[in-house]
Amino acid sequence: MGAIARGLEKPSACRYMRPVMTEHFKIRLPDGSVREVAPGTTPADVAAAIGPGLAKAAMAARVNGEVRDINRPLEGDSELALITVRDEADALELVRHDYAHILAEAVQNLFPGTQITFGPATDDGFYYDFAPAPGRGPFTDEDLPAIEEEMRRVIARDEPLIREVWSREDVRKLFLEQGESFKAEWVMELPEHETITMYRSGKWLDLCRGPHLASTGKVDPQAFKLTRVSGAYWRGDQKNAMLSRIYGTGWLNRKQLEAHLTRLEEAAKRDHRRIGQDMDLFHLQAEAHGSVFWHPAGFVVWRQLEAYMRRRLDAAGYAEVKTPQVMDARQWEQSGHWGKYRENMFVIPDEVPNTEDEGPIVSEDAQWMALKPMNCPAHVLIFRQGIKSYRDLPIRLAEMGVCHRNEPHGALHGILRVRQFTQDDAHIFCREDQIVEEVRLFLDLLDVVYKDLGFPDYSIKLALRPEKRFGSEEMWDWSEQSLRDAVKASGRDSEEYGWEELPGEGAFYAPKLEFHLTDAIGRTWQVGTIQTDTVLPERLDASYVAEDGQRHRPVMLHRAILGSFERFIGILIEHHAGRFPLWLAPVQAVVATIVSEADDYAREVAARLTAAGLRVETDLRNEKINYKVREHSLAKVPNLLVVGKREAEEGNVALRPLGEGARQEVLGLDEVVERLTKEALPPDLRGE
RNA sequence: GCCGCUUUAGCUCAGCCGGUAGAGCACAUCAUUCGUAAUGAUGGGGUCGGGUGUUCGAGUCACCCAAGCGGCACCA
Repeated sequence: MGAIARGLEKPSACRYMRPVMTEHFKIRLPDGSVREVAPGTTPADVAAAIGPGLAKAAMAARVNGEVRDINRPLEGDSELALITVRDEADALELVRHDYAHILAEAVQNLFPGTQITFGPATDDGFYYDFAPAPGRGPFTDEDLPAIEEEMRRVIARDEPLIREVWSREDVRKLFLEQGESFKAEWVMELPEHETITMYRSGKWLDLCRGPHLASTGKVDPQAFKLTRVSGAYWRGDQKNAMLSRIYGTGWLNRKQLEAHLTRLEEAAKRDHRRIGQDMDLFHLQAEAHGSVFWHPAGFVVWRQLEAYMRRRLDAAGYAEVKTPQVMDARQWEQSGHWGKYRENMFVIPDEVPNTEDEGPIVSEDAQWMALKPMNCPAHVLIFRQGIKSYRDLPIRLAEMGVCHRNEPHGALHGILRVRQFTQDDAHIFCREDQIVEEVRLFLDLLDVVYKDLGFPDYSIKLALRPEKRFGSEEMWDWSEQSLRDAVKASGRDSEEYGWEELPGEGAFYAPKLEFHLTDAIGRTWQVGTIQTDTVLPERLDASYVAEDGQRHRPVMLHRAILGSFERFIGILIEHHAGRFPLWLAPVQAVVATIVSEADDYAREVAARLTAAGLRVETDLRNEKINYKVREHSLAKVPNLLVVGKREAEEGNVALRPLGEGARQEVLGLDEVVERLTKEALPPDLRGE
């Protein structure tokens, strides 16, 4: 978009298609009132007729449900609602789109020869993708201040943003003349029936569907900030050219922008990588990049979580198994993973290298083995041992399975996306008529687990068949419907659960339900999943004997609740900002002394708590109590037990829970032991 | 994998135009026994991610590699 229309100051296309009509239109407003207006009337005119305040405040209009420019004439009888800053979602979308437009204009002003492509609004702002001018590399952070400045100049010029209807050919011609090959390519691919519009601000033109505010000066020059640059593929496809993307955050006013920047800072403080280091939970290093070194404190959290999951799975009728880490590559060929994911598998030769030989370590006829990237085939192999009757089903095989996937390096991210991870995996082998019930049982289990772990809010999505897939259309119709039915049967196909279907997002062998958690600061994380798979049982020849005495294929439900322990613990860290609930906390209490005379008593307190099963440390250092309080507070220890001379003499403990607003209480030792022991119970063991 | 950036003491970071490294915290030692978010003094510690090159001389310039960060693409 955004070519400067040299020699095309007066486009041949008329600006608006004004219907030839003399009769007045009926305009119905949100309050139910109806106004009659003459043809050519714009929403801005209507706003002005209602009152000067509204005329000033109106940013755009919702006409028959569609958001349109405030100055675009009404075309017939309409439902009209004027959009002001009070309609925050619409208003933000509009200003962000304007910021993107202004960004593109500013970049072309500063860097002639830069091609423009796309620039939409995002959740917190906007971006625009550019193809840098020949001979100039991608944009860098250092370019941003100058671009911001130019954007403010564009805003200050306050050029009207004028919508013009163009013909496809004229647009293409113009962009080709301007050397805008991306835009020229794009306009030819817009749907046949679509009205093609250009937006003009001064001399600058951009192919854009709109809508926009009335002029570039309608956005707040102090309410945006360019945040970063990045590469992005043209039209999101790896095979295409890499464009240079500039991101910004944009708001209605400066206050909102500042609040947003503060939120970002707060979110950064929760970063699991930072907290992981501060709390000495784990570390990562280049020698095993993408794999986690769990430190003692971090592994306490892991063990608590794992023990909790085991209890829940045991109670839900799962049988836990453990399967090989390395299997013959032929097994992965048969499952279909070799063909699709070989590049991302860790492959090793099944022969002992001859170290005395200087030649190649792996001979040409070596057999190949691979580290398991997933547990499913191994579980099918367990299922296949012995003959299974329909009476045995469902069989639920669970495994805390350690998997390896050689992920693209750019995908790795702290402990949230790693190359070695441990799934809370399970496969349910069942008959077709058991699916709905099994999925329902799973949904109930998952619901309890998420609530126990502090995530009462989660949403459910159904990922439908992808482009590249195994199995017949009938199979996909059937398995998608089975998941749909199951969610419906559980009553969770509602807005409360953010229920929606995602075309093309399924796995190559099965559709999947996805479960997305919402964390303490509103971010969402996909963790759990359940998939209805008939492909793998077929490929790996799993069968059971049915009532008719014949062999039948079981359906295999792949399911996970946490996804992986690594990722889930990362999410827990960010969700709680490191302040784990007591049952998960690495150290549950520190006994800190005020004077060394209390040392013996502090040891006694710690011993009592340890004997009661709590994770306790003592701090007998010769430091001021202020220092100790500060240090253990920063270390996010949930309970500080302060003992001085007084407590030692009276057999009491000053209990100081972590967190502002929490008051200190002086209690008897027995009472402290009893209270903390009770509070430290995992959620499934509380007799509530 | 792609684009950009980063990589200096355990941690966070400073080192301008190339002349053989500096702060705060942490750590150690000593003094202090002080009632709820940092007691003081002294001291030890790095050859600057790895490699190659340019140069009389490189943390500082160039190139290659690796990892990390922000995105894109990917995510069985």
